Amino acid sequence: MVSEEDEPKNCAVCGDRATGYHFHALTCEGCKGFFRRTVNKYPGLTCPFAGSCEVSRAQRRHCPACRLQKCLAAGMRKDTSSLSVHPSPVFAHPGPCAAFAHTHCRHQHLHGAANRQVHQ
Amino acid sequence: MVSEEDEPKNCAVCGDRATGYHFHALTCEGCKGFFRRTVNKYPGLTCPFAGSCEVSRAQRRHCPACRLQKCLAAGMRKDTSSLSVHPSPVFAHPGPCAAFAHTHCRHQHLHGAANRQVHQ
DNA sequence: GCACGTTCAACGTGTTCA
DNA sequence: TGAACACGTTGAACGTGC
Repeated sequence: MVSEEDEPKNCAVCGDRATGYHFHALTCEGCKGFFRRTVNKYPGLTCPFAGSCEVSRAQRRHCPACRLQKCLAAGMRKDTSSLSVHPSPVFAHPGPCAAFAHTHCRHQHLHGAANRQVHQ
Repeated sequence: MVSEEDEPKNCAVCGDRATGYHFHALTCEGCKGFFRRTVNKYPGLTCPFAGSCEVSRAQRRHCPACRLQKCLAAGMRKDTSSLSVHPSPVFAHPGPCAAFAHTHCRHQHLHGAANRQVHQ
């Protein structure tokens, strides 16, 4: 039987293997990272061609504009609809604290990671 | 068909479906967990904006400060009178940064990413 | 049975490296 | 550019006490 694991696990943007829901869309790691970087840096990106470039696994690098377009078309969005842009979702202190923790912290990191099948 | 609309089963904080009374207010699971975590960890949380952020089901994650504010406004509180199970909560609330900084340790590269059984 | 605390997978974000 | 890692919050499921 064709199990459910390979069927609905395709990236909504390029068709690559999706790793989960990122920014409200089922996407791969590549499109997740691309969207995160691009949507802030180049919101007004325009396609030098017809604006209908193919966005497949192999072609996705060729036209960032159309890729971003398809990301948005797939429903990807930063969750900042009504509020102005939050620099960080939590305490708005992305700088010193994170840096400090990163440099000086040794976390035990004892995640049990038991098999717990939850439906979400 | 159950008349769900007549039942006032909405979270007093975010309007999501409430699961019962938690900390003296009718709230959802999310706000219950949020309040329990936050009221101990970051009692001095402040909103980086005007302090009047929307706290709805969709927006509740964006501003913990305003969410906590609304939790308190809804009447949520830790009842330490009869449930003083905690030996000593160790507050001192010097700010969220110190909470991380006082860990003061060294980074350790552990492969925390175990095989996670994604079942979705 | 309800309320509380705990657990942990899912997810967002920053960083690093090839 | 993208895979992997690090670290945090979130919230549903779960166990427990009253």
